[in-house]
Amino acid sequence: MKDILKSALLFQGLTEGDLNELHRIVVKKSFPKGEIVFSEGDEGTGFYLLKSGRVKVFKMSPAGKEQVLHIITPGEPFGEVSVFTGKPFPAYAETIEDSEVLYFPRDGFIKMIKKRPSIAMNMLAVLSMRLKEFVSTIEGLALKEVPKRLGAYLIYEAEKRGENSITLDIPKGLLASMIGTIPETLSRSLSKLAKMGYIEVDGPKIRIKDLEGLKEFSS
Amino acid sequence: MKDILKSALLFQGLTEGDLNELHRIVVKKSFPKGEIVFSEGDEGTGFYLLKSGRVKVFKMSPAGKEQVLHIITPGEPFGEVSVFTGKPFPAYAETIEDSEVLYFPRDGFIKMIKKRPSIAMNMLAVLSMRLKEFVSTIEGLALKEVPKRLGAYLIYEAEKRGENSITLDIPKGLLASMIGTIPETLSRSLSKLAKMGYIEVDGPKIRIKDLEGLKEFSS
DNA sequence: CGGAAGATTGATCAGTTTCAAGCTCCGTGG
DNA sequence: CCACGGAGCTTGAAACTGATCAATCTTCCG
Repeated sequence: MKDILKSALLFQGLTEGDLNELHRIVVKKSFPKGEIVFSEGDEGTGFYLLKSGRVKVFKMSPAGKEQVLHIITPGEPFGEVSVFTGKPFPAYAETIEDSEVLYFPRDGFIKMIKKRPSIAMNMLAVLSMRLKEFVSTIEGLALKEVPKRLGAYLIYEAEKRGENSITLDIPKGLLASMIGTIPETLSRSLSKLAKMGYIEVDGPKIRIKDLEGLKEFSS
Repeated sequence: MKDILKSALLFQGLTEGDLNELHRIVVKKSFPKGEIVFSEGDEGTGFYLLKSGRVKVFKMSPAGKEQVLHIITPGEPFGEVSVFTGKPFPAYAETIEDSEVLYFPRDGFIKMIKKRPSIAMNMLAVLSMRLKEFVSTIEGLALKEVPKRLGAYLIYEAEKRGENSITLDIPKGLLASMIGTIPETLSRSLSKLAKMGYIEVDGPKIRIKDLEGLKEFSS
């Protein structure tokens, strides 16, 4: 279990001894796929770090439509905002695979920060990156149509993986809710990008045929 | 000038000596109304704290439509994200009134944080609140129509001011871009809320006639 | 092999933007 | 002091984008 602490961005720069200390305040929990980790409005008495599996953090409309804010991958923290605002969780978190999470109770964690301020610096970096992502999300939702948002997402994923071919590791319905739309519209948008010659779609495999063109289109 | 440091959330809990030290690393700048403080893509070598006036932080689409992310009021920091990600500013900042800002160069500020970790804790609180706001913004854009977003905004403002009557201190066009729409649609939405009996509009003065009803409608 | 969940396609509809015109308010200059 | 002009705001009609509803197709496990 200490490997995940050691490899997490949040705890870079800590000594072996610090990690042991952290290890002592942590509670490990396991969730099967499809389980709620916390709900919007729940009191936030600590935060989580994903050890294995995957977790979606999302908002839900009264009508039941979901907007995914973030897909958490191993090593990433989630639910941290409540620790620092003292307010309830502002969104839902649900596993989309069998997952193991580490729970950090607020008090122990705050004490640890006081002792090792570099954790605070790391946390500031994590929150800042998240803010930057949210800014992109807001920009997309407010200023761009679905095909452009989809294009931007594909470019982002392709560059992250360093390939021009993406194999979706999430259902398309989830991708739809990540870019703020519904499966039908996503399907149509994929066809549209394909018809325009930017991509090639084969089930969950998407190949970018014209990266420059797609960038131009999605900007 | 020290009063603004003393009253800023970010620097709560510091001693007089600490504030003096901060004071030494700060550069004061003045901007007339309508001036760009920084642009998207600019290298972020530090961040700003608003001393007086008001600043809008926004994204712009290629077509020129703006999405306001935040209206900064005195005492609030802006442009902090770049300090912790090391990346360029992800948005524009422009004064909407004659303004005075304090500029904190990154290096000096980082040194100060190391010396007084409570600044880091305060900064974490600030960023967390901002994340929470962004989550609401994303939720609104993705999940709600304009009249509901407008309703939610009005409720938020009314509760912040502790009154059921709001006098807009920004042009309606700016409000439109804050809730992710354009002036025409905002105008129609105000009429709609008025016709439904939730509010009463008289120029820049908006009175909430039925708070409960509006809350219900906007949820 | 059968069935359920996910994905696609078509037709329709609602909400929002766009384009265009008119209105109101207010500061400026004659 | 009043008329002018411009910015901001409002209103109407048309065009567009995306959501909804419904049907069909595919996939892939049990």
